[in-house]
Amino acid sequence: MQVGVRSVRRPRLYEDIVQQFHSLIRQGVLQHGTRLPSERMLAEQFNVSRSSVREAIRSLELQGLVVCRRGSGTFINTEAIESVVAMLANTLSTGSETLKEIFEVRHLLEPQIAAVAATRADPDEVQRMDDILEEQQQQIEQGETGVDADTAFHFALASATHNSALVKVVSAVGDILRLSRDQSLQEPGRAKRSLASHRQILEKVRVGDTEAAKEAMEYHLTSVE
Amino acid sequence: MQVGVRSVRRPRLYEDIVQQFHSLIRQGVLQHGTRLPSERMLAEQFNVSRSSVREAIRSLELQGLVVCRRGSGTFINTEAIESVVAMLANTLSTGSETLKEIFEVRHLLEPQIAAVAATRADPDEVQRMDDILEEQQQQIEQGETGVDADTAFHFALASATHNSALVKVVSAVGDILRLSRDQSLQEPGRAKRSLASHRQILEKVRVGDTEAAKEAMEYHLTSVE
DNA sequence: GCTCAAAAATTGGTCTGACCACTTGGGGAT
DNA sequence: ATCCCCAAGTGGTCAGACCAATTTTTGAGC
Repeated sequence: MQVGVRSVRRPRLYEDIVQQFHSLIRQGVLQHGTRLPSERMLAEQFNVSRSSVREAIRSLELQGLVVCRRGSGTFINTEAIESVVAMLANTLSTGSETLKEIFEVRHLLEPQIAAVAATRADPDEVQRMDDILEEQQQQIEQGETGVDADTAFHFALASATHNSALVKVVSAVGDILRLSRDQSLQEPGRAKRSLASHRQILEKVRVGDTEAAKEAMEYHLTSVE
Repeated sequence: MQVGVRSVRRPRLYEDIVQQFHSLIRQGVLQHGTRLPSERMLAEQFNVSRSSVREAIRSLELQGLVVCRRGSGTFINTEAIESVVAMLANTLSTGSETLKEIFEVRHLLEPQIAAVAATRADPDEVQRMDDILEEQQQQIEQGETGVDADTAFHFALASATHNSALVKVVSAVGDILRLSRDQSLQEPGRAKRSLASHRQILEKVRVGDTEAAKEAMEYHLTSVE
């Protein structure tokens, strides 16, 4: 809890620049795909050295808000879920968390998510999940584990809550579990059973039965655990 | 879902350096508080320019693994929960999430956490929460909002699950809500009601009643919302 | 006019060396 | 022994250069 003396702090140029970009992105001035001026231009505009601009861009890149392409330019990337997830996953896995712990987080969250999704999912989203399960079935019939479709299903379900913060947390947790999920699905019968319980969950979501959706997800998680 | 062509990717010097530090930290070679060699030294050792070393350090700092002090040095910081939280909070709040969305995450998670805590909290942790609530009472009697004790209680409850991944997620979410929590607690009567429902939660945790703990937390969140 | 390959311009990535602001620690004056 | 001051060392910033990848322009050949 540190009785922090955070009075004066450290004022660093690049942090200020990062803040300005944050604002511009939030205001929608900088939209997805927009190309930033070159580092040399930015240095001139902000009246700082190119080094400081680069540190700011590095920071934005680590946060997934921009992507850099050598020889091409730096581009705004607000569809940053991937990188946010990668970063969270990185910091989580740097710690001492066991897979068991992370799975527990999922076990606490996802049934609730299924319940919320059951109340909010619109027909398009249900259709999307239908497609995903169809794909999962095809993958399984071809002898694959269908892990991608498996991941996609949980992601789509989180999206159906219409809560982007929720999507991010779920993505981060799910990303860490991807490897173990693949292993788990390789055991004979597992992949099919996973698909079956996915179908159950989706049916409950389709008819808007929150309690049943929650229970179906709990059963699903327990059975693949 | 991007059909990413992540084949060749971009090989950047600083990323390699970051990876090396990650390994050293994970292996325990670099422990909390250790001072790194100066940037000039590191540049020589890694046989790269100081710029690249700085970008690596910037990356580590953003991940909360080191702290930089001008004139003093750069230090390993594995007790990085604070900074991990700060970073997650930053990336979450950069997005379009409304407070409402983030509160919803909390609403889904914390009752479950209370339930788990009820099964796992040991006497020391219960005592710790007792102390926190005592402090909250004193703060309220002195006319303060007691927001710090409020935050500390939820943090301690998450800790009592003995699941560090859970603690991190809760911390991140709670950190974002700190401001709004302070406002909320300033309304007359709110602070006292919050304390009262905290006491209820703790009592259920103390006796190990999972269902009642969950319901008490749900009631608490609804009442302060 | 059109195609397409070579060349030029542009951009991010890296390097070098310099100066500034701040912290630390030791040596000299008291 | 105490205190003060300054020199050395550190991170923060700057300027200018070259490299490597990419894009754009150019121009030769058809």
